Amino acid sequence: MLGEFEQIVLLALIRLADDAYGMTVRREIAERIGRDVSIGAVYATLDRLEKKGLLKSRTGDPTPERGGRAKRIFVITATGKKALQGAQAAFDRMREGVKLG
Amino acid sequence: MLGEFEQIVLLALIRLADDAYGMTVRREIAERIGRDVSIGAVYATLDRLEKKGLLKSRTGDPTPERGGRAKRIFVITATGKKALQGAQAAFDRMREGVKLG
DNA sequence: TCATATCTTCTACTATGTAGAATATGCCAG
DNA sequence: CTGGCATATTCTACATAGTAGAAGATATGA
Repeated sequence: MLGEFEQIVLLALIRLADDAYGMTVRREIAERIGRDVSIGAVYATLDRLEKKGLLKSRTGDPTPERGGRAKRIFVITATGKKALQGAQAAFDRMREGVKLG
Repeated sequence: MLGEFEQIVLLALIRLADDAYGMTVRREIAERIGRDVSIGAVYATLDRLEKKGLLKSRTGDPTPERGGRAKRIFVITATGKKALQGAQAAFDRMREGVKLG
């Protein structure tokens, strides 16, 4: 089972495509849904998802033009997409026909 | 922030209307999304949500016709609905335009 | 070579989610 | 009127997910 934040992180990876790494994932979540999550939370989740095989990571460009440490780029795997699909389908079934407000 | 399971439980309450208590909440989740959760997990979540004011509970009918212990009936509060709405809106914004499969 | 910017790791902790045994309570058969 | 059965909730103990922010790594450019 995927937790809520795990789903959000996976969605961020898809959104960001090639440019998904710790800092951008965090920024994307903040901008999209106004949830200011700590950078530690992002990496913890990312690591967990990688351990489960739902995403994979590689070290980015070894000679970047900007300053600072090398990025660690994250990409969702096929398994990850399937898990995301499953979780959302379940959720949608639960929401079906429920009216709020 | 509402966790995923918390949202599922709140949705179950809305679905079940007057007939929402521990056992039916559990059954509803199992039937809807095939997630066989333990009864302890259901009550733990229910208690937590009540503490946060997102639902309230009362002891059901003191003279029930069937056998067994009295039910504890759960109803979502206005605050609970608002929280649910918020969580789902955030989620939808994150999902916006993302295609899986 | 050091101040600065960018990014990841680490440490410690709180909250959520999970399981199943224990307990409470009412009906009904005998 | 009591023991067996069915229905429900509570309790105990633990695993996983989520959180925060300090510390560490590494590249640029003055």
